[in-house]
Amino acid sequence: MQLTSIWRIVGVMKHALNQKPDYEKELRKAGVRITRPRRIIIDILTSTEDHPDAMKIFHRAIEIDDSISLSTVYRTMNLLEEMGAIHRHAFNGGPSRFEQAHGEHHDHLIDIDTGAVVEFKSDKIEKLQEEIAKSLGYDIVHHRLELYGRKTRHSS
Amino acid sequence: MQLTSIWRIVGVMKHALNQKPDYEKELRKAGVRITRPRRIIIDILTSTEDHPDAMKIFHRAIEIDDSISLSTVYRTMNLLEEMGAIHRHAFNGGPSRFEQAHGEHHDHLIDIDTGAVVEFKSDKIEKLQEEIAKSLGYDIVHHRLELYGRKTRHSS
DNA sequence: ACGTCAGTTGCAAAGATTCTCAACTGGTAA
DNA sequence: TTACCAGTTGAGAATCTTTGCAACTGACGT
Repeated sequence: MQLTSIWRIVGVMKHALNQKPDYEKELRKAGVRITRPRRIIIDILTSTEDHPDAMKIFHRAIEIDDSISLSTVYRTMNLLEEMGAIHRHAFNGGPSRFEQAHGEHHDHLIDIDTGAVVEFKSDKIEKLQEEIAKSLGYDIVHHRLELYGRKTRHSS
Repeated sequence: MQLTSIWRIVGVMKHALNQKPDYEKELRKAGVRITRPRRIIIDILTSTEDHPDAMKIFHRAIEIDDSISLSTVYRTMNLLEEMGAIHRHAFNGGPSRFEQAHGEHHDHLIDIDTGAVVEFKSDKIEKLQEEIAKSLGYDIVHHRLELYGRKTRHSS
């Protein structure tokens, strides 16, 4: 078998390579202050396996420090998203949910029936994106690719 | 010249081919009812060049029929988005803004400095997406690809 | 044309997210 | 270590978006 897979599932590796990236250093380098609320929120994000929404993160946060406000959670999520440290998902009207972007970039396939998220990565697609952007006179800073799908129904 | 371009700009054609697609027929075919509010909202979207937010659409709508409610605007935007008839853009926190998806599907390149949006389409990427989804056991219902970039700085 | 009924609507209320602003606090330089 | 100040925070108001529900209305069959 000598096939170059055009994608590979990244999600399943999540647990395996449990290498929490050092966000603090990264952020500080980018000129962002590491405050107590931010440290707590980042910790919550790096130590969870699910995709919590702002309210859930808020509740987990006030268990550690009950002075943290919901505004700060929202502000921090926006900050981290811009920094590329987390990804935001918005399913059918519901509140946005977040997940850390464990180091490597990846794209998402969202099950429109269950909201389940499969992470994958395709170097071919990334390369095509680069080409397109270049032809248009742009450098890509970051991108978002989300496939919304439904489990294939095997003709029953 | 015999190159198969992997993409083409769709946005610049916007004005040229001023062919309002027949959304009513499309929607009806998809089992969606064409009600008075929906007809009015669709008319507003197909006859504007800008990217209005829900409130702006609402105001334009009640000038035609002052019984239309804001909820209906939002509901209709969600409906049309799911149908792929419009695109939603959310710039830095502000309210979502919409634009019609002049018939053909296309992706977006967003200038992170100016907010300008270039529309493009790549059949190759679409094809790769199909393949990936299939391998994962899914059928794609719709997708979103957004490249965020910055104008290439020519070494000056 | 007419009745039927699931899909839609308007309204009000709830939920989600951003904003304003005075008080506070990391990081830096002396 | 201390003082300083731009960046950050908490609290609550403001804004944006979704929802629940009773009334309404397209689309289809007769």
